Amino acid sequence: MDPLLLTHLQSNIHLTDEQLSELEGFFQPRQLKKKHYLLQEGEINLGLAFVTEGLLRSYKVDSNGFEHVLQFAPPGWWMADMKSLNRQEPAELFIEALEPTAYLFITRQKLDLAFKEIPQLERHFRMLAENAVIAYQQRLIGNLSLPAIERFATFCRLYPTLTRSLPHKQIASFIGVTPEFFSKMINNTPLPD
Amino acid sequence: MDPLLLTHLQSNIHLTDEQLSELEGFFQPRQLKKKHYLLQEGEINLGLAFVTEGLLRSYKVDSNGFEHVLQFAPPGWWMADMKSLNRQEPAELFIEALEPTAYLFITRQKLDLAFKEIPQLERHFRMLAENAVIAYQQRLIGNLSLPAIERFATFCRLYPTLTRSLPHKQIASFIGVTPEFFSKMINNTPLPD
DNA sequence: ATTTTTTCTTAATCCAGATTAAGTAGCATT
DNA sequence: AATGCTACTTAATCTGGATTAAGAAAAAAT
Repeated sequence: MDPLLLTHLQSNIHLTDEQLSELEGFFQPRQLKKKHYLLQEGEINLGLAFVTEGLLRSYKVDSNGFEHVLQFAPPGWWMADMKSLNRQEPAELFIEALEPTAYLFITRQKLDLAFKEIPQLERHFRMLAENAVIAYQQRLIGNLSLPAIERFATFCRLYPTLTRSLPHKQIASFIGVTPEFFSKMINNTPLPD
Repeated sequence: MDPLLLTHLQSNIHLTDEQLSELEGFFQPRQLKKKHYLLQEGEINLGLAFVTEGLLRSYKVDSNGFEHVLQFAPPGWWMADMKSLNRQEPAELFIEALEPTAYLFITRQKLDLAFKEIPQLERHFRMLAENAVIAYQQRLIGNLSLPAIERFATFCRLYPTLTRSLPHKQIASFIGVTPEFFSKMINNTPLPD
C-alpha cells in the first residue's frame, strides 16, 4: 500500500492489515505525462484518482472559452469530477496533469465494492466530503466578500507548496481574476519572502 | 418518525423499523419564531437541524458588515454550520428563521452514536455531503463565469418554491449582488410567468 | 389607525477588475 | 539561430456591479 494513501486513510479510520491489502487490490497505479488529460469535458468520469506524485488540476471551460480552476491536487489529494462520477453523466470538467503525475486509480465499481467490503470507508469518505463542503463554503464566501489580493493570500495558505511553483495564470484562474489583473496586482503588492 | 425525514432517508438507504424508531429517539423536535436564531457567530454549533416546516437561512457577515447567504433550508433540508459542528469551534455563520420554523434537532454526540448504531447512516450522510460538494462546485463556477442575471436563473431552478416567497434582498445576497443592483436587473428583465 | 420598520425602487456617481492591444522574455522545436 | 510557443508585463479603455442618497410602498408593531 502506498504510504501516502495509508497515512491519509489512517487520519480518519483504522483498518486491519487484511482490509488494507484487499483495498490495495482495488487500485491501479497510473501515470500521466505533463499536459495530458485524466478526463475531458463530455467523457464520463469512471473513477477516482489519488495523486502520489506530480500535480493535477480540474477546471471548467465556460461558454466564452475561459477556464476556471476548481481544484489543484498535489500528492495526497483526491481528484475527480464528482458530478460525473456519482451520476455517471458526461463531465463538465477537464482534469489535466500540470506536471508528470503518478496516481492510484479506483473505478466507481471497485469503490462501490470497497464500500461494501470495508464499511469504515463510508465513514472516511463522509468525513472527506464534509471537509470538502467546508472548503468550498469558505471559498465561496471569500469570492463574495474579499478583494482579489486577499483571495490570493487565502490561496497561499491553502496551497503553500504551490504558490511558488505554479504559473501565475493558474493561480489567477483559481482565485477568479484574469492573468493581466493578477500581474498588475502582484506587482503592486509583492510576495512576502 | 417524521414522514419528510423518512422519505429523505429512504432515498439513499433502507432502514429496519427498529432502526428507524431508535433513530427517531435521537432527534428532538424544536421550533423557532421568525427572526430568531438557531446559531449566532461565535457560538459552537452543537447539532444538525432537519427542517420540517418554515425556512432557515445561513449567512456570513463579512468584515464590512455585509451578509452573504450560504444556504436556504426549506422543509426537507438539513442545516448547520458544518465547520463549527465538525470541529467544535466557534461558528462563523448565523442561522436564522426567515419564517416560523419547525425542525428536528440531533446533537453531535447523538449523531456520532447514531453512526455507531446504524452504520448505513454513514453512507447516507456521505452521499448527502457529496451532493453538497457538487452543488457548491456548481455555484462557485457560476459565480466565476455567469453574470448576475443568469445566477438568478440558476437560483430559480434550485429553489423554485422560494423564488416568489422570499424577499428580494435575500435572493440578492445569495447570488452575490446588492439589493439595489438586483432591483435594477430584475426590472430590466422581468420574471417569466 | 398611525407610527415605525423593512422592503423595494430609481438614479447619479464610482471603482475593481475585464478587455484589448502591444510588447518582452524564456523555452522548446526544427 | 530561427521559429515558434507559452508565460508574463504594461497600459489604455471600458463595464458590471457597488456605493450613495433619496424616496415610495408595504408590512409590522403599537
